[in-house]
Amino acid sequence: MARAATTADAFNAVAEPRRRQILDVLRGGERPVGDLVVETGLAQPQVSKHLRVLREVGVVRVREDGRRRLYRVDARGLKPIHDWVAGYEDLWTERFDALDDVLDDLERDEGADGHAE
Amino acid sequence: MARAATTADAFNAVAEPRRRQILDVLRGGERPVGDLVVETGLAQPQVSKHLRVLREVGVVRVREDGRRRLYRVDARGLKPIHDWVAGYEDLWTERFDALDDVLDDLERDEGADGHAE
DNA sequence: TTGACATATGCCAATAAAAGCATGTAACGT
DNA sequence: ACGTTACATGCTTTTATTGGCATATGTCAA
Repeated sequence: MARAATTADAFNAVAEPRRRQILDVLRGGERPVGDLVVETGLAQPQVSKHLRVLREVGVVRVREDGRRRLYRVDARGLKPIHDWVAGYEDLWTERFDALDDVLDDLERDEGADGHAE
Repeated sequence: MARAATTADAFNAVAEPRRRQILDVLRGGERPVGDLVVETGLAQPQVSKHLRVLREVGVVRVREDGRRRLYRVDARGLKPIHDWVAGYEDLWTERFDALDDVLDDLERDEGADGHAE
């Protein structure tokens, strides 16, 4: 089977760098599609499609303004992600780093097995 | 072009529900692959492949223990995600909710355009 | 050394995501 | 009414990802 549908949840929606790019622009406040096209350098149809995905998972909202559509972030849609990573916060906030260093040594003998293929 | 590579960054790695599932098990501490197979109900090769992706983006570490390989979470790999969402925290932590409600009304007239297609 | 156990990899088929480009739809100006 | 602006949608092609299954690699035990 192929990958899970992009529109499934916020995790997938945000996995796309361009969508994060769009969201980062929208952090500055409500913007029409045209602005997003200019600021991201993407083609207009692609921006619209990405916005659709973001809308379907609930991380952005639209508002009609004449012939323009003003998009804005709805951070509530990002909360699932926030909550999920928050569950791992203590694993780096606390003193697990000391243990990490020890384990790094043991792991060291794996040679070129690391994370950079 | 197709989608960005899964192994590109933590965002993509974590977009896969099964990989989140694996990570959630690993939150309980170091575990050999066999345990993960049992606890996730996935096939062993798939678990190994997912672990490889997670390793390559740096969210898990391996340690050799005889013929087993003990995996554990390296939360530092999740930090980029944490930091990114944190940038949107104020958008739901503060009193933007009031504004949201107002905008919800304006948006209402879009009819069946919402995020649930 | 031979075989069982633990894990990683390779290959295949199926799926769908994303870009590109054309086109549809709706609102504004004149 | 007409053309233009603003945005969304449809279709096609390319490419990556995923599961399934077989198999390679490495380790332990007898």
